[in-house]
Amino acid sequence: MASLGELERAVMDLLWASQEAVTANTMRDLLAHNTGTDDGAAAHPGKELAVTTVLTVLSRLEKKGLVERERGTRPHRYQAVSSRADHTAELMHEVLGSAPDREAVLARFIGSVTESEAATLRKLLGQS
Amino acid sequence: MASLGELERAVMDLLWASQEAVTANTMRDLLAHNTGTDDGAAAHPGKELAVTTVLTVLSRLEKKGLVERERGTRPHRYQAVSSRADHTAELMHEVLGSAPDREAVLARFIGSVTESEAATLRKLLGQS
DNA sequence: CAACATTTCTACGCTTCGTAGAAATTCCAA
DNA sequence: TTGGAATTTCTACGAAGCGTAGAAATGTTG
Repeated sequence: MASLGELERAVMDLLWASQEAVTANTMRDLLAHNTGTDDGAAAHPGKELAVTTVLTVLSRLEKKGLVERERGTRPHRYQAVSSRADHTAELMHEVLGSAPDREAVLARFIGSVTESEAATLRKLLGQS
Repeated sequence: MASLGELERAVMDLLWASQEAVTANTMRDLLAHNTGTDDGAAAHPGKELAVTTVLTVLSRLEKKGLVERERGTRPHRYQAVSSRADHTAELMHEVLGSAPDREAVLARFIGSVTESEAATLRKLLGQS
């Protein structure tokens, strides 16, 4: 149960972008001023969703374990459970984990990594 | 459009396991003798699906680009387009690709890789 | 308390997937 | 060649996930 819908992904992107926990209302506004495909030009308004829609999505994300909600404060505040990088790395491990031939997969994987990334990997694997 | 359903995955696993292209009927039989969770014990028969069911799934997999079909032979024959390792590596790249902070993701990623895999990676990244 | 804000419940339409019957097509044996 | 058998295509249905949001319940504040 890992994949996200389009709106769910947009919400997560915004949560990952803003360090602080946000309310459903704030999230609604953020979504309105974001086309997703962030081009430099003036993005069209990206229509205003109903707050209940945003709440539904946030609840679903909470159920999926991606979002954490502060129930204490009155307008509840939501934030991502883990950073985008952590989440993505986790996803990669999930994908890799389902394979019986992990090493073969890794071989193919690094076969198509940019040189700068390869360098990063070398550094990270360097000593040990 | 990358994720697979349960049956779709079972079919792909069998296609990946058998080098040769197989017919829908063969696939039906293979599915019948496979519980997925391959424990050593006598797996229960894994019910016989209708051939049309198998054909539907194979067609859907073909549409997704995961399966290739030989239309020449009369009982059409189906096979995986790419190896499981290739496919999985591709999936990993897909996951990684959607991240703006690729290097950060990679850092987290190799942070939780087994030592033997780390060794494999070092070897593969060795020269260059 | 009353009006307002916030959250929860319920629901509907769309898409995907498991599942397969019905219909169309193709092939082989007599 | 023709008719039954095998094969493929078409169509469909139910369940689940997601976008979407109204209605109802609940909490807040003046």
